[in-house]
Amino acid sequence: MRFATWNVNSLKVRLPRVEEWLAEVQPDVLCMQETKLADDAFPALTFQGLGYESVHHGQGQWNGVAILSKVGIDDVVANFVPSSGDPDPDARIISARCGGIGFTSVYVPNGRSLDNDHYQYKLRWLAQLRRHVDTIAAPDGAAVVMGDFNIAPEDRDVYDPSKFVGATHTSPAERALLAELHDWGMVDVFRERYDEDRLYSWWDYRAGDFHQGRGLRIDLVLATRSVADRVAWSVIDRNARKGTSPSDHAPVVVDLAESAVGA
DNA sequence: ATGGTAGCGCTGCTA
Repeated sequence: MRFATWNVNSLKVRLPRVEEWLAEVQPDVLCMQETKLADDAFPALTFQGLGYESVHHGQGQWNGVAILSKVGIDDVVANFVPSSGDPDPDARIISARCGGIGFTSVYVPNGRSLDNDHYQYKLRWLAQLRRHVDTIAAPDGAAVVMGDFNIAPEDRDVYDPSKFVGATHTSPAERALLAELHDWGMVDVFRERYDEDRLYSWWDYRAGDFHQGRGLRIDLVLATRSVADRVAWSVIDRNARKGTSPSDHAPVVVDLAESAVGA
């Protein structure tokens, strides 16, 4: 099985590139973020024509998350599960079971700045994400939580950590909340496979940051141990950040080896 | 140099 996550930064603008990318990479499951579409504007029929079932949780203008699947979609949960707390007023999370694995597509709040109310919302959101995951998955089960976390887990995931002192994306509080997901049983499957720095998934559109190599690794694939143990290959597809009208994020792709019988 | 670009939608916010 091949699965991927991609913050497309407006599916309305990016649909041609997403279609082209799906044809080339052919993932079985794709989690998208920042579709910036209302549900009734989501191009489900276009994806159906490419062989994908889809579910979308959107609000229009901002946010919006989706899951595409060639291996079935059921047990869909849009927004946080009720038992985790109050529903999120933003469309930032959707979960579904595809091909025997529970997938969650997340668009974690940016935070804006450490003194902004939106940063407190980000911290509360991450705490609720853990409760959500604990409700719909188990550490010894098969689950994947992937998307735009807006957190660089370590300084090696940042092109110049000194520029992020006192800023969001690297603060101890948000990193600690990410670590709680790891403590629960979620493995950063890309980092488990590659130890190098300079492996980024997002680059600011401004100032030629992509071409200057000034990026962050904030698009993460977290998986339970049983899934992580099946990872055969993974890549951040930098080619998707090139060319005409790219998203500011690159997709992260993961291949699983065929599981043993009964696994 | 405290800059720069992109998307949404029409003024300035969000990232």
